[in-house]
Amino acid sequence: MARRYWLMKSEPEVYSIDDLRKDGSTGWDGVRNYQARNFMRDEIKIDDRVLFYHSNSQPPGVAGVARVCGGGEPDPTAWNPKSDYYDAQSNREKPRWYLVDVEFVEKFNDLVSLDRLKETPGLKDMIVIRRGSRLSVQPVTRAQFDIVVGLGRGRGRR
DNA sequence: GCCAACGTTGGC
DNA sequence: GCCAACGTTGGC
Repeated sequence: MARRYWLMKSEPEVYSIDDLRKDGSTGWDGVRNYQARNFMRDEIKIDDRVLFYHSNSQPPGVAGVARVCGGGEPDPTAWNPKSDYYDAQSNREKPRWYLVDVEFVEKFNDLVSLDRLKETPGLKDMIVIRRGSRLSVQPVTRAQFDIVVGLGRGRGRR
């Protein structure tokens, strides 16, 4: 199976690319959206690559790259009444929510801002730049991934 | 902090 | 199965 590419959103106030670099890897928990859940349960595989997107930040944009290092397990925070992500409807027999594990690969020299994504011709079909797009785990094409990584590393600066 | 856009819930 | 009400996301 060919490697696939994804974009995952996190609020840096909650969990940033720097937190991932410090931790090395993390379980991408707390996703409570069925479409995103389905990607993590069924589609995202070990060694896939992830654009780490900072949402609700100034400015929002892609901060770096992660690699999928574990896949498709139930999200245990759904079972923890103390967790912000607790969901009484989920249990060990019939888990409702799933996560994948991701590990740090790189932090970009330059955050690739949402504005930059929007003005880059090859990226105009990215889901994240669509107005009102709230999907926190979404597929990107290899071409889109490569362009964003190039921008983030500072190649092709204006 | 505001609010538009979106997803989910629940009454019918 | 429709759809209004509600809560959340996330850019600004």
